[in-house]
Amino acid sequence: MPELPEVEVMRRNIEAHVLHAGLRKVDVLDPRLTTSLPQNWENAVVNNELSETRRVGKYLFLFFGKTWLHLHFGMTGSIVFVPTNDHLPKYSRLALDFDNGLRMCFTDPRTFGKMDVVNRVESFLSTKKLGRDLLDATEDDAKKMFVNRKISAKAILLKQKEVAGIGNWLADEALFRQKIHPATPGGSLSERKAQHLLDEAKRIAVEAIDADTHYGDFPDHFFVHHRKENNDCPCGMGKIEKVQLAGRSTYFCSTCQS
DNA sequence: CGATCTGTTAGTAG
DNA sequence: ACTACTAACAGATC
Repeated sequence: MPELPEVEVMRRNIEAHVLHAGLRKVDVLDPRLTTSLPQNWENAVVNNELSETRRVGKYLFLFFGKTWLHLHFGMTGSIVFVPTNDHLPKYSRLALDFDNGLRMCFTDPRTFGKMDVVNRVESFLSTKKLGRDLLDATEDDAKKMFVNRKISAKAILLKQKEVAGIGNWLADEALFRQKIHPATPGGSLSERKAQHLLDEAKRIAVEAIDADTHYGDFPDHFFVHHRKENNDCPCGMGKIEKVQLAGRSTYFCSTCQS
């Protein structure tokens, strides 16, 4: 489910299927998705071609000539392509019909996903106060986000206002690989350690994208393969423990991570 | 049946 | 004004 790597893979998949295709028809299948949109918002996108896509953190933007369609996938949102007259996939909330015979469906069983139309991506990002995308994060970002902070390193990694795109499994993965206990207060990490941590998160994101975010295809060294309570840690010395941090289940090995 | 889940945000308290 | 924590959103899965 959608953290930065998953959203990036969806973005690439969308480009592969419908970049420069014309949008012919919009079907809103779950009206809750569009309650806060302007009246007749469809007119701003229909009969235009999808000319550009962007992703910042977990947010996806599709440009239809006049305006951007913004999608956020929540916990269970996804994009599925089917032939235009095929059955809709289960949990479809929105369907976009393109003139190349493909229908792009936004599926979302838990319905935490969101959609909006925006004129400028930059103003959307500043309203949200979203941090820089993880893949573009700098050493300076790493220094600033952890320094003088009392909250846990895990909580800081999850803050989209610091760096955008890290979710629960990616945060656990980076902390495990850098041997940092997830509850470590951000401010007690050295500048160097903070930079290594953010750099690790970036590398993980790239590796996950390269594997098309199919977890089974992730390299063996990925912590995600062991990320379950009471599993043996690959270090051979400890068991994986589970705690709640920042309201999220957090898995780690207290032997490796201190 | 009850607990859990890879996200965000309104509300609350400090 | 900012920081940090919680509940809520909803349904499949174990």
